[in-house]
Amino acid sequence: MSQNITVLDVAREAGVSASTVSRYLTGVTSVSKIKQEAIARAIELLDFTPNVLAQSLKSGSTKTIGIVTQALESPFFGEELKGVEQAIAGTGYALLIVSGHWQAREEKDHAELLIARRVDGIIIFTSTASDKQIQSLSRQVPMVVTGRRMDMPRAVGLAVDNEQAAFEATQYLLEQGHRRIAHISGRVGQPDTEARLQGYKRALKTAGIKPDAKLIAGGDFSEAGGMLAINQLLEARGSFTAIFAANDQSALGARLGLYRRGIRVPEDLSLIGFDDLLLANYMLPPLTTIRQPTFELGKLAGQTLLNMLAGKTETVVQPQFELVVRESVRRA
Amino acid sequence: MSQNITVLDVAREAGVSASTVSRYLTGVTSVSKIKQEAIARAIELLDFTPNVLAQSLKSGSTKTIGIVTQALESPFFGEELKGVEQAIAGTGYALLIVSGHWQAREEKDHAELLIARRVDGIIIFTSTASDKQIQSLSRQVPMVVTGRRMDMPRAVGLAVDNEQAAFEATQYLLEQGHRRIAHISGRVGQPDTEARLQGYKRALKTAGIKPDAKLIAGGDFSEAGGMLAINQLLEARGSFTAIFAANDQSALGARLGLYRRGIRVPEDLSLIGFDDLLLANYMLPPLTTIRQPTFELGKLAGQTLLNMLAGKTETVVQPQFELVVRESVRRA
DNA sequence: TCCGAAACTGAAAACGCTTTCATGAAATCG
DNA sequence: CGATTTCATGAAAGCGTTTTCAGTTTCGGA
Repeated sequence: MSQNITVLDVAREAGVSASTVSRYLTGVTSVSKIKQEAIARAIELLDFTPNVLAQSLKSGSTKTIGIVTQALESPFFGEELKGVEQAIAGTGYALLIVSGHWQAREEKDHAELLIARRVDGIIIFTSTASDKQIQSLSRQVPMVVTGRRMDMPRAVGLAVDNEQAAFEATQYLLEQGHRRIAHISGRVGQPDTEARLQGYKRALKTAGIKPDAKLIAGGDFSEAGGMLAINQLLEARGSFTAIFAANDQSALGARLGLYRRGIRVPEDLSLIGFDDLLLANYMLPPLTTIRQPTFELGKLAGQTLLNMLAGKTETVVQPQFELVVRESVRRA
Repeated sequence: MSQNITVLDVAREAGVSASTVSRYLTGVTSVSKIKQEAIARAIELLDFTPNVLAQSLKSGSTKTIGIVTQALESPFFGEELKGVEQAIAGTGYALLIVSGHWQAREEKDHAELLIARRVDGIIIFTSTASDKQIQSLSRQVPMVVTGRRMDMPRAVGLAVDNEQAAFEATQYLLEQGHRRIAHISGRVGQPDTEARLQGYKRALKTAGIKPDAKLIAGGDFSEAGGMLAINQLLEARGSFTAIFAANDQSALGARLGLYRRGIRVPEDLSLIGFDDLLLANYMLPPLTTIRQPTFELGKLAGQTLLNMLAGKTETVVQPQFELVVRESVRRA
């Protein structure tokens, strides 16, 4: 374990001053050929790496982006994370990642922790905070949030049009002749949960069908929640021929609940999800779902933040959803 | 956007010296009641947060743990990540996360990037590097790797006994009367892939069965790989009544491949996985598998590293696997 | 041959904190 | 009551960089 070697050691070894070494490193001013070589040799010899902390202290920028996710183990957020990772690849930025565990309080505390660590910007996946709170945080550091739309100088929100997407999912079921359509909703209080519920209702109303409270079960975006919702739905004894689940994970849970009761998909019941996780492809049968470009969403979030940090003010493009027809829906 | 307020501003406001403010913050020496209050008031008034960079520069410790995962979107690594997160919760440490994308080269580069950022320690999930390389890195910073076993002062490896686990998985199939058992292997070159393959073979040999190359298909721990492996297995025209997949994700892919061909599980074919991901529970039918305590593995990795950083040298306890019987295996 | 511009360089200050070091005041002790 | 600890504090040094500032050379042009 060599002690820390500094720019001063290099300078001594190369027979120049520390300033010159620094200039060599940053490349901001020209350094004579002969000294360049001496410095390069010294760096090589001493195996010197500049201390990023000192650099950051001086420059004020840590080249670090803070990420607040809600669940580190979630395949959905994982995909978003991967998108951000790709966006920042090769830029010298790194990711400091924390989880809010779907708790507004924890999300806020952890975001502030990121700020205390002087991250250059923050991305929040599906924030549980209000627009106001996000705006308030954005006074300290530029922010990007996913799962809702928003467009302010220092705080932008990126999301598909959840309401419209849910509308089209429900409408697709209606087009297939379903009239009694149940909904497994998302985590209560989240804007996207609410938007999807509204889209579902609007589609029904547009088709002249009155939404039935017995056909709406509370979920929480999790597999277990989806399974519980099936119980709730069946116990309420409202008959239905199709289910629109607020996300694929709920759909997966629901699928098991149905399997347990011997209800076949799609022969007895049609099922449609939301997100298009990788696993939607591997469900039995493969799940028809609304594709949310999750990876691209993360990538877009990363790029948008990078732009903000670079002072570029390009207009944000919002991601688009898409219906992916597989095999879990059948004509009624 | 207030300019940076420093300990000196606080000192001025409170009518004390910067040293005293620092002492108040660190609590290392006693400060008189009266000044404590004055400082507290000043901090409140100015909304002061100490600059972590300056602290780190001084102390040499960043209170940051670097994590190298192989795939940010993986449910397996996600669960491990969650474990680490829990282990460090409340300790003041934060996580700098990078991905090696299963590339030895990239893993090494990114690990060095973490070192350059002066992380206090590194955890690698399922490292693609050799023991030697890990040992070499550990000279610069304490390391914990998962997915293999290892016990050195500054580098410890944490894993279930993969060979024995695979042995028992295969043996379970044998006990159920299966004689022709196929194997979908993991990513080539990984130590755990190799260990699981060896355990599979040993179980067969112990039962007096000669391993058959036609019954071993190459996978890569992914869903797509599992599906491809099914094609490979069926095209090789070796008959078999059960499959041992190197992980649950492969099993999920295999399950879809079988579904496509109208092969029922477990009626026509038994299937056993490895890991016990959440989704194993939600497969149709729920998957019998070897449970690897993934979350605990991450947690253990976090705790072990924390111990190393604190200079405690407790003997490492290795995690244990367990057979979880669900519904994907039937007597032959 | 002289002059201003350009190229190159070192000393020193600054980033914001912690930690000796030194010192005066207060508390303890025989 | 005088001598010794202990307590509380400020000044200053230091963590490892980058960035003025202030030259010194070097060079092209007149």
